Formats: sequence, C-alpha cells, structure tokens
Amino acid sequence: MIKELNKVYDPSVVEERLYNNWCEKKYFHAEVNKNKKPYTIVMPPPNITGQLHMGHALDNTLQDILIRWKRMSGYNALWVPGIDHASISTEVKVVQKLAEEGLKKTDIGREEFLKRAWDWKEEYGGIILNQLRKLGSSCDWDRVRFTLDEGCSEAVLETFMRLYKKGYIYRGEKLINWCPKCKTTISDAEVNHVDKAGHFWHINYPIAGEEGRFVEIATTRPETMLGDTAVAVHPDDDRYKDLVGKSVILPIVNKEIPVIADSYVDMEFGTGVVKITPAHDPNDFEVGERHNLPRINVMNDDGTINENGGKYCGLDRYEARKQIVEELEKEGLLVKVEDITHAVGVHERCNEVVEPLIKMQWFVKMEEMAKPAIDCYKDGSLRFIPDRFGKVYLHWLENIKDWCISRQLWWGHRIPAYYCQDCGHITVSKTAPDKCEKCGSTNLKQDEDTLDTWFSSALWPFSTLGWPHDTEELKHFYPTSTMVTGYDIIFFWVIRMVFSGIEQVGQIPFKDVFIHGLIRDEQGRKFSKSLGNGIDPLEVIEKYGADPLRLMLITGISPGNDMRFFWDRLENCRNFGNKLWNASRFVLMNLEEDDSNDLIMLTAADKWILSKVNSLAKEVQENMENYELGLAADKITNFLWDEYCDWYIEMVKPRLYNKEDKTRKAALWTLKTVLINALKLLHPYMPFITEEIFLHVQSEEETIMLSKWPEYKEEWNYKDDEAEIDAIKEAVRSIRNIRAEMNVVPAKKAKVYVVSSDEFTRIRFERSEVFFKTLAYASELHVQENKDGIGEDAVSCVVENATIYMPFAELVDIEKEIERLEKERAKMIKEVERVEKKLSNQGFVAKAPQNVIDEEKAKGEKYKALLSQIEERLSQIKK
RNA sequence: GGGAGUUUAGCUCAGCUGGGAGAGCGCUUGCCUUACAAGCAAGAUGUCACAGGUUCGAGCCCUGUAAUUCCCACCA
Repeated sequence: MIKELNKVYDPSVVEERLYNNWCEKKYFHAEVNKNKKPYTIVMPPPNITGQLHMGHALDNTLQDILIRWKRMSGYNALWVPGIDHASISTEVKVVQKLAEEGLKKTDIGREEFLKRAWDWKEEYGGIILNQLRKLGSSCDWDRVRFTLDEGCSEAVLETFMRLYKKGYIYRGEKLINWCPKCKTTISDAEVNHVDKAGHFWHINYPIAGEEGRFVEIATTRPETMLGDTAVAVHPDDDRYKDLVGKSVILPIVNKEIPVIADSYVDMEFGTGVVKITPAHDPNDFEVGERHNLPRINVMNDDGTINENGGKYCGLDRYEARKQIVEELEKEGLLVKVEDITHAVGVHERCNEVVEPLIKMQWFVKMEEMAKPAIDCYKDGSLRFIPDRFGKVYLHWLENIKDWCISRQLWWGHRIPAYYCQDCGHITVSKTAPDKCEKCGSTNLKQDEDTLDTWFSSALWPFSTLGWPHDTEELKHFYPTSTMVTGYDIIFFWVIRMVFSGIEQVGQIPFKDVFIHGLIRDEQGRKFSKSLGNGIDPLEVIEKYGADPLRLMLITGISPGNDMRFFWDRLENCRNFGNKLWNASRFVLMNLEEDDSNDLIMLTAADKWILSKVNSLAKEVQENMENYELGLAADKITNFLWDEYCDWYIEMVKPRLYNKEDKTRKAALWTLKTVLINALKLLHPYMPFITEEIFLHVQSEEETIMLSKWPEYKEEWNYKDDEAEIDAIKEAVRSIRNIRAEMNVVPAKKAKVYVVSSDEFTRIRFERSEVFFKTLAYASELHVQENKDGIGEDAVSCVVENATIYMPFAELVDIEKEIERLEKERAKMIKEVERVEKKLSNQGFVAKAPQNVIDEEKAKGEKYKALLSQIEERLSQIKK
C-alpha cells in the first residue's frame, strides 16, 4: 500500500512505534544456531549509578552499527546488554543517601546496608538500559546481565578459587593506596596525579655523637617523619661517605636511626640525603625491604596520626604537619621552606589525597598471566583499532604490578576466604565451609572485604555467556568478535578481560578492540558535572530524534580521537534525514500500485545511478570491515544527497511527468531500487527513518533490519560502457551549465509564451510564470533578437521538442558573462597544460602505473573538449 | 623522565596502501521551483606548522625543529 507521508519527518512518534515493534517481534534476539556464523558483542556494562551521557551514546551507537550491519549480512548477531554494580561508586551513593537520613553505614550494619544497595539497584539499575532503547540499540533484551547476579557471582567465585589454588591469588602485607575518606584501598589505576601547590621543608637531622653536625633533608610531607626508620645517601656520594653506618637523631621523636647507602637516592636532587619512611612511601618501602628496616605506621585509617605519633596522636594529618613544622622551627632545625608545585595522588572518585599505607590485602600475581596477554597481541590474534593503542596495552602489561583486589567495602563480591578462629588457617571455598579444613574447628569467620569491581568486569565477556558452565552459548558465541570501548579504560578493563579470558576459558575474549575517544563540548572541554556543560542525549533525542544524534556522533570523527559536540552539525544531520524523507515522498508519489513492470528499458541515467549505488555498496563494505564507520556514513549520505537527490531525481523528472514516455517504468524501477539499496546501507546508522521509509516503499519484506545487505553486483557495473556513462555525465554537466546560465537571464516573473504541444510544459508555465526549473530540462538555449510578434529581445530554449520564448528576458550583463567565461577558459587552459606537462614528463610515463597514466590521458581529452565548448559559447555570445 | 596524539579554508574537523586539496557551519549572489526554504543554483577562501630528505610525483613516507593535548612513571 502506498500511503501519503507527512511533509516533515517527525521522529518522536515514529521512533517509539518502530522500536516497540522490533522488540515485540524479537528481532534483536539471537539463539544458538550452528548453521550461521556468530558475531558477538558484549556491551560494556554501564554503572547503576549513572544516567545516559554522550559517552554511552557514542559507545552504543558504534556497537549498534556493527551489530545491525552484521545481522543484515547474515550473521547470527548477538549483542549482550548488562549493567555493573560499580562497587565503590554505588557504595558512595548509598552512603550519601544514608547521610541524608543522618545515618552511617556502621549504624545499620552490613546486612541492612546491602539491602539498601539492592534497593538502589532495583531503582536505578534499569534506567540507563531503558535510555539505551531510545538510542535504538538493538541488543538482546532477553539476555540482560548484572555483575552481581547469580551467574556472574558464580563466575567470580570460580575464578577466585582457581587462581587461589594455582597460587596466583595471595594475601600479603604491602604498601597500598589508601583513601582516608572512603576508607578503602584503591588500585594504582584509580589514583590520579594532580599538580598542587605545596612546600618543600628542609630539615636538619642532628648526627648522633657529633655535636653541631647535621644532615639536611627535604620533604613535602613532614608528618611522615614520625615513621622514619633511616636516612639514606647514595653509595657513591663522597659528601656523605663517612656518615654511612653512623646514626642520626630523628628530631621530635628523639630516636637514633641509621644512615644507610642505597642507589635509589639521586645525588643531584635536593641535598642528596633522603629520609626513609617505609610505611608511608612506595620507594621507601622498597628501600626498607632491602635494608630490613622496621616499618612504623603512624597513621589511622581516617588520616589521623595514631599512637606511634606520640603527642601528635589523634591529630589530622594536615594539622599534625602544621604543628610539627612549628616545633621544628622552634628547635631551630627548620632550615628553609621552599614553595613548589608537586604531583599529589588523589582518589579519582572523591579527589581525596590518598595515603600510602601498609595493609594486609589480597593480591593477584600478574607476571605469569601477563605473558600470554602480551603474546596474543604480538602474534596478531588480538587487534586494536587504531593500532597505536596496542602499544599502550603492551607497555602496561610489560610493566605490570600485582593487582590489589581487596576493598574495604560492603557492596560487591565478598571474598570467599574463611579464617579459622582457632588455628588461623584460611579456607577458600565457593560456599561457606562447615569447618576448618585443617583443624576441623567450626569457629570460622569470613573475610570482611569485597573484591575490586573490575574483578567481575574482567570476566564479563564469558560470565555473560554462562561460564563457568560449558553452555551452548559459550561454545557458539565465544570468543566474542569486537569489544567497543573508550581509551580511558584500557588499563582498568581491556587488559584484565584479556588475561582472564585466556586463563579461565583458554581463549582470548575478543578479536578486535575498537577504541573510541571522548566527547567534549564545543570549547573542547570534557563534559563534567562541576562545569555544568553536560548535554543530555535524551534531550537531544527528544528534540531531533535518535537518528540525527547517531549520525552526528559517527561522522567527521576518526577512530580513537576525541570529538566535539556541535549543535550545527546535529542540525545538518537532522536536515539530511528530512531530505531523505522528502526524496522518498517524491518516489512514493510517483510509484504506482500496479508494479507490473512489462519492459524495463534502462537509460544511461539509470545505469549511471545504479552503478553509483553499486560501487557505493562496495566501498561501504570495505570501510566498515576496516572500522571506518564515519567514512562509510559520509559516503552514504553524500550519495543520497548529492547524487541521488540533486542529480538523479532531477534528471528523471521529465520522464516521470510524461506518461507516454517509454522509459518511464525504468525510471520508476530505478528510483525505487536505488533508494532501497541506499536505505539498507544507511540503516545501521539511522535505523528508524530507514525502517519507516522502507516499510512504505516496498511491501515484500517485513523489516529492513532483517533484509539482505546490499552486495556488489557485477551486472550493475556499467563501467565497461565507459562511453555511455561519460555521455550521461556530460548530460548532467550540461544541465548544470544551463542552470548556470540562468544567472545570465535574470528576468523575474517573465511572461512566458509556450509554443509547444507538450501538455506538461504548457501547464507548468501557465501555473507559474517562472521558468527556472523548466530550463533545467532544456537541451538548447538561444538568445535571439527581435523574434517576430513576441517582443524586443527574447530568449528561447528548447524543452522536450518544444521551443519556449521568454520575451521579457534579457542578457543584462554580457560583459560580465564574457568575463566569467574567459576566467573559466583560462582555468581550463591551465588544466590542459598541467596534464600535458605531466604526460610529457618521461619519469612519469616510465614509472607511474598504467591506470594512472590512462586516467590522466582521459582527463586531458575531457579538458580539451570542455575548453572548446567554452570557446564556442564565447564566440556565440560575442556575436 | 618515558610514550602517544594533534598542527589542513574564518570556525570545527575528514582525507583509506603516495597520483589533480575536501565536508559541515559561516560568508557572497540569485531563487517559494507541485519531494524538500530543515530547500535549490552559482561563487570566494588554503605556503596542508616549519626545515631538510626519499621519489617522476609528498597533506600522506623518513630525519629534525616548534607549538599544543593526553597517557604512564614520578625526586624525597
């Protein structure tokens, strides 16, 4: 049925209707099907704390484009959606919410707290996934997963067990990053370094037994001196050679600590003497291990000084710093204070300055697992797009440190370790054990800590497919095909998925990692809450529709680079949608219900556009296979707007309006065929509008989503017939030239007399006194003088066998036109010369490939022809 | 300190393995034209950061320089 379409495309109604229909018909659902090749994407799970932001919109648009394209290409395409419990982020939110009630989490206890967290999950967990629907994401909603659901939790326990048994998970006392505000450990990757203004305090440490002799040390954190257990100099430093082995008196604490020699000390920096605080600095910790120094922890979990700090006990770390400096000054030991800016580590979630502390924590040994992860990139089985991110990946893996996985949080996967209260043995078990496996005591206590949120994320590509069970899904869909994510979480996530997949399942979790950049605002700033510059994708969708947003996000960007959000580009994309909509309206208005095409006689114009859409299909396929999605989208939109709308539709109009035309059917068939093919190519990018038009234009298939992806057809390649294609291109050009000459005939509202038997032309002119468009169909244009009985000077053009006289038109400015043509001529002469010069270059003829030379020759011929045309016209006008 | 990116039209950016410099927006001129004014036609605008090199030929490859952004590691 051909239905009338509205003049303006209204996405708000269409999008919701289509999306609901797709869901109802289960088009997004993929079952295990051994007859089809699988294509799998597992969605990076958004946090349950979040709202949809532009980053999600880009991330999911990319995935949806890939999935829709593969689905249409006949793959068994599965896109698994899911959400992440996001342990620390969510816990912070829940704690905040409790604070509003005047409660702390310790007030309500672990069980009640977890209940609240689950309530939070119920309330917010689905929001972002629902927002993804508005984007048009075609993920399999029957397979939504959550990192804390039963299956994922089992995967986490299984992994923990296996790694523990293998000795890859161990418990140890190490220096970790501690956030005094969140009161938990955080991994190195969660620490941001920011430059802050600070001071460099130079302090004299008296040398024991040598009255009046000091060594000067400098520090940015004087309060840590409470935990100093040595002073170090470089072994080759002649200035201090005699001091090594002696002792200094630690001021304030009044304790003797040794002077040691260690090559870690940089002789050039500062005074060349370093205070060593093994419990509060990572480098000092290592020095301490080498020299067997005691570790004195002087800080509590909340950042206050503990009982080891003597009289400073109980003070906040910054207050203690202040008072210590004051006391040093009083004692005359403070040499000077320098103002400096230095990098301070802060917790990325709360921006609190982190403290390195020694804690008993759980770690994953990384060295062995990193090796196959390095190899799989080096041997090419894991690919990064763009490749430069592979280097980042490698560099990180080659310098990897053990991963601290325990967090002092409640929301997350609780560590499955049970401590025997009698013998101290640790039992690690997937389920709570009845008794200690060593002494049989039933007095067991589970570890209080939970696992780093990335521990479960690392298993995501296979835990979502049913691992650790050997499911059909796992066999069919694993390894997944492509991982689409931003460059900012390569360290956190991509690396951990790779080694986990190899270690647990025995295969890399995905073949391609498709990396995209960040989206910034019009000034190039990151979107952030504090700047208040966020743009809500949902508002954009409401105003413009999802299609334009998707197109805007994908075009004009190159993979891996950041992009900016521009409203005018969005508008352009919206306008493109409208253009497409109206072109389709035009096609529909002309299509007849009885489609019985008796004899299709394709004209050169039809062949031209067919071969164009044909080569478009080929190029788009190539681009998409190389993940050049933006390039492909550019080509499709350019084809539709510039070739199909601006050229082909205009060319075909005379044939459509003349019902007697023998090639009319061919024009209609071509209009429709080319449109459908282009719609299919565009569908992954703009799913809604393409579906809506598709359903109107054809009646055989029930959705474009499952229609056949256009492949390159040899029979549409009319390029063998170069001459004919060239001829039609010339025709197109001549139309454009005639249009150009319109400017020479600027008669407004001229009364036009039609001397023609052609009904269409007559009607046209009687209804509108403007002849602009008709000129487009003219094959000749003449300037005549004193045409009998019509007027003074007249312009005539030949249209479809009719001659039209326009008596009140005049060539206003012949001088100007001559000027223009001469300019054109000069340009053309230059072009001809360029080609001739190139062709006379012997090096070029000898070394350039034959096809390049042939092309150049053809160009030369064309330019010469054009030149003679211009000259002919010039001489005509001059006459 | 190590690594990576960027530098192309007034603005924001494309430009795939080297073969006549592109898009959108903006600007100029003319147009309501039975698909579309969210439109159409015509037009102007570039030392492709700089300096060398390779090549018959360089925006693209190589070397160096400058500016800028990001990541990693950080010196107490």
